[in-house]
Amino acid sequence: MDIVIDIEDEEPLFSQLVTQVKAAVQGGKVRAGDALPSIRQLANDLELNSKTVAKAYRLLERDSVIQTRGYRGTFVHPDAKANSQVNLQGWLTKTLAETVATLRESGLTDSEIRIAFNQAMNARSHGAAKS
Amino acid sequence: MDIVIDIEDEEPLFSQLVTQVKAAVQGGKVRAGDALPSIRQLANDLELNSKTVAKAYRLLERDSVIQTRGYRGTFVHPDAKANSQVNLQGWLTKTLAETVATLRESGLTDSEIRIAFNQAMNARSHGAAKS
DNA sequence: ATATGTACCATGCGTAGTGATGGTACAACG
DNA sequence: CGTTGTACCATCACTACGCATGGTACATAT
Repeated sequence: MDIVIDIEDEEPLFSQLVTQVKAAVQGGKVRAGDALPSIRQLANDLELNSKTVAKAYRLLERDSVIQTRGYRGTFVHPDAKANSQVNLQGWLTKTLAETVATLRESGLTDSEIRIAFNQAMNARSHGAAKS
Repeated sequence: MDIVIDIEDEEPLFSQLVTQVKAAVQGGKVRAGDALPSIRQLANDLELNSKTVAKAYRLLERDSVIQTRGYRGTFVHPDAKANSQVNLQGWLTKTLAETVATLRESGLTDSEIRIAFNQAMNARSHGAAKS
């Protein structure tokens, strides 16, 4: 895995990392079960903050591209190749684009939509804390 | 129509105006066809900026609570009473709450959702500009 | 002339979110 | 002990947006 981070790039650093790991998986450069460098190790190599790398790893694990085995390190997920192609982001974009379009068509102002969106985001009400 | 604006109130000034006009309509204090004070007039009376009043009027007209007859002034819409009860805002809130809930359930981060939302808002692509 | 709604230009202030940085600490493995 | 992932604390710069303000100008009606 040759990961190259470009600070000049407008794409956020953690995002570049995510993208490149997924690319490495899809390109067959790393395979299921392969060990990945530790967070601190990679942070050191790339001259990044460990929190930045951790953020990338967190996202990669959420997408089931990698697997963190606690104290044993991080490995490529068994279904990494398939999962790295899942376009969660694409679905996100599409969903929101449609919703926004619908709202706009009703005559609602962008301001109003933004405010309501922020309210929806700040309103705790998902499956988090419950008895 | 006795409109009272409270600068201390956390509710935005233009919003207070909108609310109170709708209340006046629903309370029967003003009726269809009644003339409303001009933007500048009202701005002067309430010691508000004319742009602030104009903003309120713009929203009220969008909701078909009032009607601007160009140079002749502003009047209460024929269906003002009914239209002032339409809860566009409520629908907005509900729609976005549902959408956000769905997205969150998929594991998406609030950050990701916010970013995608902003992209959706900044992406011009509805039925607006066309040749 | 005066007043109407509206459009454009602009500013300031406050808030909030993102990205990235840093330090410290923990439990559990080798 | 050293390392693992992770969680908590914190800071800073940058950007974007909302609200409200101000000025100027326009075509059109009375």
